[in-house]
Amino acid sequence: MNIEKPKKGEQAIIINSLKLFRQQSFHNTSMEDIAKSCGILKGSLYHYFKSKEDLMFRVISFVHLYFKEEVFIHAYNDKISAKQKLKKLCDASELVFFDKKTGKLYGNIGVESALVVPEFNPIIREFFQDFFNAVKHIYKEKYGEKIANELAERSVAEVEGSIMLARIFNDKTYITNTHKRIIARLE
Amino acid sequence: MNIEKPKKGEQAIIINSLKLFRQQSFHNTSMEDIAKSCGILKGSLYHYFKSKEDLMFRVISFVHLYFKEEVFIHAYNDKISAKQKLKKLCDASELVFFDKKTGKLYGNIGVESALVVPEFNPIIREFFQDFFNAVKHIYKEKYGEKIANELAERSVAEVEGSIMLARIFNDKTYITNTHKRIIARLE
Amino acid sequence: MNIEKPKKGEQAIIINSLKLFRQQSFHNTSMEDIAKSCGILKGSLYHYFKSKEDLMFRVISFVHLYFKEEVFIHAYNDKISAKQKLKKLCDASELVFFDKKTGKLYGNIGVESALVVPEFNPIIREFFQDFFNAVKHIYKEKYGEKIANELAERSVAEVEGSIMLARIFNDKTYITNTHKRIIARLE
Amino acid sequence: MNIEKPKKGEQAIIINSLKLFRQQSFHNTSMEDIAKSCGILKGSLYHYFKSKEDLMFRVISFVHLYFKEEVFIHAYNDKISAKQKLKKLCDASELVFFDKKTGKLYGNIGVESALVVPEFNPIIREFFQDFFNAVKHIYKEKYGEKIANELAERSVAEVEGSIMLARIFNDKTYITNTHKRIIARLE
DNA sequence: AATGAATGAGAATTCATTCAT
DNA sequence: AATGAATGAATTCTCATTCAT
Repeated sequence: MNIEKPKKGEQAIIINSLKLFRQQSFHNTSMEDIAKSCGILKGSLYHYFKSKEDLMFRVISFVHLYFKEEVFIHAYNDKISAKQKLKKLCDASELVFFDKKTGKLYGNIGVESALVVPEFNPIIREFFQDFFNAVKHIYKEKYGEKIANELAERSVAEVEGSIMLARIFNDKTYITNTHKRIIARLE
Repeated sequence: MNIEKPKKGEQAIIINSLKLFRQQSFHNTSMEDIAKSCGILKGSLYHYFKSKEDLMFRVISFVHLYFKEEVFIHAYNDKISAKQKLKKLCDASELVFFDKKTGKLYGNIGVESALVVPEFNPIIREFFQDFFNAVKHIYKEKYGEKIANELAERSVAEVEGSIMLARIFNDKTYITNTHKRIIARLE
Repeated sequence: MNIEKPKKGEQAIIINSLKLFRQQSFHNTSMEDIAKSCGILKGSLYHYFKSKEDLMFRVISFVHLYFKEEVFIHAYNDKISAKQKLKKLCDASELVFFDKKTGKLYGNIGVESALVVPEFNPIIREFFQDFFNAVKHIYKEKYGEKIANELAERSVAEVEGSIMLARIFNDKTYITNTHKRIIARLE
Repeated sequence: MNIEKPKKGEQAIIINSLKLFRQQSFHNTSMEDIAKSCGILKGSLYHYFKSKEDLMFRVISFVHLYFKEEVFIHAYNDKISAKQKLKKLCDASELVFFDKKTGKLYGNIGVESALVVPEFNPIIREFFQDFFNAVKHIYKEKYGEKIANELAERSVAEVEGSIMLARIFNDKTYITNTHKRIIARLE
């Protein structure tokens, strides 16, 4: 799994890169763009990351870690009901894809990058594995192994599809509607 | 809507480009690659298309037209049952994303490009509108307007999400399972 | 062996590169330098050569071809004596390493590059094989197989060593003295 | 002449650099490579050497000193015969160019660098002067001034040429054969 | 002495596009 | 319609060097 917390100087670069990658995608963001947004020079980036791809790996890992600690974690909070768990998970997730300040909708850079750079496939699979496990864990409170499994798979697909549609139609209700539906499956 | 059938010389280029874009994505396919695969020179491409983006538009339009004529059309075939319609629609769709000869899984280049090149957004919206309309039309045989609407939205999201997962996990059962589920909604 | 004559547009680039590589060595000559000396832009070089290394290969091949046609060839001219052959071979060779106009001494770029870029090793071996064969062919007029072989090996080593010393001491007499000696071996 | 023994901390850097320069050449060895091989940081190198070139100077000086103390010195050992002197000199020299442990053949980094970085010319001339003097000193036991002079020049050229050929053909017999020959000149 | 972050100049390479022929 | 040479701007990456701490 190997998800380390980024060190001090790197952190700033990773966060700035994340912003740019989300706004402009991997291919449309140059190392120069990133350097500029960090207030350093292009060459200095290579002090921390050995290549643009390496940097992207760290960015995806960072997002993964964030999801583990801030989103998926709600699935394992045994003090609340299954429905509350899923609700919290969805709410936390919405915070990521919808920027309340700017009103902008962001995509799942991990997915979008993996579709275009096959090297990112393995790392994004881990993300989905964790996502799937969290959702399944919640459904298992109400359903048996098999149904929970199927519901989780279906929910993950639906959520990802709706993030895509939300981006394309610039309409976040695709996501919120989907979230409502997958929560309703616990009733 | 403005979907024209590509003319003779263009057609070959569009089809070759489609292949390459699906295998390597828009950004990883150069005009040189395309020219080579057509047996012509880079410069000659500009005889037919005024830019790489223009070419991509034509490719997406071509795919859109194909879906209209070969996939979505099944929704409007009044000689068969709703279930049969959806079944045929899904089967035809699977042919596109799964290459039986090579065993390779392809993505929806329209979507994947739109996520990365915002200019492609409007054209890909039209595609989804048609997709959504076809599915909704089928569900309306069994459900009322509102439910059909919701089911269609949900189904489109789920299908797109599962295409993504299928690509990332290189496992086409994500798609076939989803297809089974959305067909089952007619029972 | 695969030594082709360079085509029209390439030829100019190859010859200009040869000049620069000889004056400044492979590593100290940039693609920009080469482009400038050809009156074209850096990027245009890649129309003809897929990399700097590829260009260097063509340059070494060009030199190899030159040596075959203008230097080693004298060894196989059956109308003159062995001594005359070797004399002509040496004279032709001196023309390459000593630029009468500028008074400059050049090295064997093939050798110098091969010592620094291992990829050039195979091609420079071919050069030496031809050099060795030519010299041996001459010595065989006077000596038996074994002696001719040994004399050729020794002569090639001595010539190359003296080219090096000539460069380092900027004194072409190292080369001319060596040439005299290897010719004297035919007396 | 100015050949000082390197001080404590420097010594380690010089020796590590020597290894790298021999394996990868001057241009293909970065200050980072050197620092890493010494277990220190790039910046720290500048504590000892004011530039990469300066470091290379020290490396060449170090090699020069080694040759004086361990190789050329045999020429002046008056307790053994001329032939034994040359034999010892050659044997000691072979130890440098042929690494018995790894089986690798190394070049004369001084020469190879001088061919590519003219600034190293003066220092490498000193090396050759000493080499030449040692060989000449030996030949003078058997020959007069003039012949000894010529034989020494020839021998040095032949040795250097054969080191080159040995490197290019990865065959140390070029060197050993040459050594045999120059020793035989004392018979 | 040593660190490690940053510099800044420059390198090779890519690529969509243009255009005279 | 097609060629093929050339453009020019951008991009990733390298690396010797500096310097505050």
